[in-house]
Amino acid sequence: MATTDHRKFLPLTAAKFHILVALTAGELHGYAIMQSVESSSKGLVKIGPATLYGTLKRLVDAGLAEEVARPLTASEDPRRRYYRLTGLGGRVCAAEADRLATLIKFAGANLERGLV
Amino acid sequence: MATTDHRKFLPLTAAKFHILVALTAGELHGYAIMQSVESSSKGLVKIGPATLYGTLKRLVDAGLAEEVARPLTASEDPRRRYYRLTGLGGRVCAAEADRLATLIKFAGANLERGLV
DNA sequence: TGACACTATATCGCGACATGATATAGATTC
DNA sequence: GAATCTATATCATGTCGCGATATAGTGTCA
Repeated sequence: MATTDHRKFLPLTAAKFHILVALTAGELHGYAIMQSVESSSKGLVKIGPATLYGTLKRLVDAGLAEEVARPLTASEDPRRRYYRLTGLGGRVCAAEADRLATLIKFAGANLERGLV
Repeated sequence: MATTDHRKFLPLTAAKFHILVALTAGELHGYAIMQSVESSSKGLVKIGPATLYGTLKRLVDAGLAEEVARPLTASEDPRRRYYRLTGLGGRVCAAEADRLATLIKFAGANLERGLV
């Protein structure tokens, strides 16, 4: 494989991971990402505009996400800019999810038999 | 309940979460935390001294971890300073693990039927 | 019709944070 | 006696998140 080693991107910051996870659902525009993060976390995590657009730019620069050229349909807000995961972005997201799953399992086993 | 709302600590930064998770295994000294993080992540995540002691201090200041007064046994390195989770620290750690588990499940379902 | 909320993107500036480098120092290994 | 390991600590730098603010069109409701 000549693919970039996705491990060097780990661990992801909370904002980066949230945005990548939101994009696993498909192509989304910025505002929809904000809503997705807020609703899928049941209001626990809110990403404001500065975090969203700043982080989104960093993800694009890093090659984890990319803007999608979209033919505008009449009904759609023309301001919208859509983004999607790149192949690398998908692999990084999956690797981070794996990494966290291992960590959670470790913590869960310890917390069960003991403190909490 | 008069307990502090643990949700306001979320989301945790990667370094904080790693250290808290390491401490779910019991009382540990700083150097052991470094080793625990490195070995439990299979070398993927390494926490250097600046990150460790800086973050540890922040965790203690926030009331999520505390230093343990330890009677020194003869065989033990007297430089060691031991830390453990506070009750609040345990709840925050569990809440963060829960939050991430939900996120991972969401991402996993999407990534399965699609890209990767 | 004027005030308010929602959609949508964008940037400034501050503070919090992670981290590489460096320092100290005793113990152990080769 | 040089290197490596154990163990803690701090400085300096740069990244990052995020509140606040701006712009602007659309919708709501009294």
